[in-house]
Amino acid sequence: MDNDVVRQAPLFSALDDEAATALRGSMSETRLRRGEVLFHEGDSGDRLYIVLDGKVKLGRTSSDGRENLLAILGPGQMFGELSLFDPGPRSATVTAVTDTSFASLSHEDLLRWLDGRPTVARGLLAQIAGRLRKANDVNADLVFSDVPGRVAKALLDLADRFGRTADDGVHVHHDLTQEELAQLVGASRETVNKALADFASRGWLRLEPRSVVIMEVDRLQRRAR
Amino acid sequence: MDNDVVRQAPLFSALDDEAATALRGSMSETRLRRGEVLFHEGDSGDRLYIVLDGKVKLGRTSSDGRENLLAILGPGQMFGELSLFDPGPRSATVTAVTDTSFASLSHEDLLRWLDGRPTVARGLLAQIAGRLRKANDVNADLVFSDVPGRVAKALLDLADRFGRTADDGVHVHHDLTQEELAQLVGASRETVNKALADFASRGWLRLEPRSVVIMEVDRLQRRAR
DNA sequence: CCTATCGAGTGGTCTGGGTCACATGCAGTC
DNA sequence: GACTGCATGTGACCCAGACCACTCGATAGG
Repeated sequence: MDNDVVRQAPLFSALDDEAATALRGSMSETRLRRGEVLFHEGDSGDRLYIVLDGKVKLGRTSSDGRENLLAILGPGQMFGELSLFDPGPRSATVTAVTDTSFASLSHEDLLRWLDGRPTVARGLLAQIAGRLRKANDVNADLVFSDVPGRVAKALLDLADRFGRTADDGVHVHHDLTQEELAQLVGASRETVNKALADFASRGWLRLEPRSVVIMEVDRLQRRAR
Repeated sequence: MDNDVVRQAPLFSALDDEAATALRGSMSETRLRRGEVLFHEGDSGDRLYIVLDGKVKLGRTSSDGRENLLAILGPGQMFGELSLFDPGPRSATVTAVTDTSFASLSHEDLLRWLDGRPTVARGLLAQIAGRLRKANDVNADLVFSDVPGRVAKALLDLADRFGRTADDGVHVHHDLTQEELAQLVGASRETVNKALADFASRGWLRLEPRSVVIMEVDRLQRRAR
């Protein structure tokens, strides 16, 4: 298993070598191919996962069948914590957006682990608190921003986490269809498409299949706020 | 200080008498009158608060001055955890909705406290995880539900936490103006007013100043989903 | 190579709900 | 009691964005 990526997870960044080795022992590895589902909303389960490689989407389905995405997670990010500490069924469906591999840890192992290591426990708290803060931000955006603004913000967030800067701009291979991007910002596919087309026509970015090249980051930033 | 209410907070429910007494020693008490602000979004601060009596609103202001409310909190509920674990300025403004009293604890004291008590740490985690889950639910509602639906859901939530069942229905003294209720569900005051008027005309509830009497809970529930 | 399928791109229509503009109904306070 | 604000009702108007109906490529099976 890729020890480095586990260490890179904010949660475990403070581990010394001994601890990292011990941790690796109790973790197991899983792989999924694009489109496969790790678990469904409503399933029971109490494993914590860390993305080693690839990308996943966390999604929910409303009673009438429409979907929305809570987050896109990449290497080093974890999920599944909700069912750990707020006992209950899984609150979202996790689907691989690209071929993906995970490390996972059972609730039990994690708790045993946490006991002697207050630093890690604090890290976990920080992680979840950060997520909560972000969820609150998304709420505010849904109320205050229009669709183009939310699209701009989503692109900048993806660029931050998955972007590679080149001389012609920031290349962001988000691996999402426009449909998925629309679900992420809470809008229809058509409206998102039009927003993207508008940005492209202004020369702020270039559209490529499942990726974009952002050429004018500051313009997008201004549009996002 | 009101020891019972502190104990009643989910966070500290598992404390034995010795621990509760020790805790009380490091907590201090604050009072606010309706409309007064405890702290503003952007302030620095690292105290954790627990509402002893009364109600507060957690709100944010967008760049163009409009407001939205993240939550209404009553006795036994805590806030301020975000700035504790995700270091940074306060992410919301806290305002008293009624005359309110709080117990508070400094970051330092809390951490010292947590160290020897993994149970409490786990409780804290559970608390924040629950909040995160709720924030995600709100997100989904903003995307999928219409305003009347969100109003219905908000009323049911308030009824759950502040309602008193009488023979003519559930009396909910939410203490909110319709303006505040509107900010809570992310809609305009006028639209919320019309939704309420509609519910009232159907006989589902009765409107009273700063409170409602819900007469047909199940109708509202159906409208909320 | 020929279809099916799926993603992307675009115009046209319709509506939920925001904004504006009022009216009414109250507390306080002078 | 008259005057000033704040909270609450309600209609008229308008627009962002959902929904619908297509077209056009690209990829994939047969």
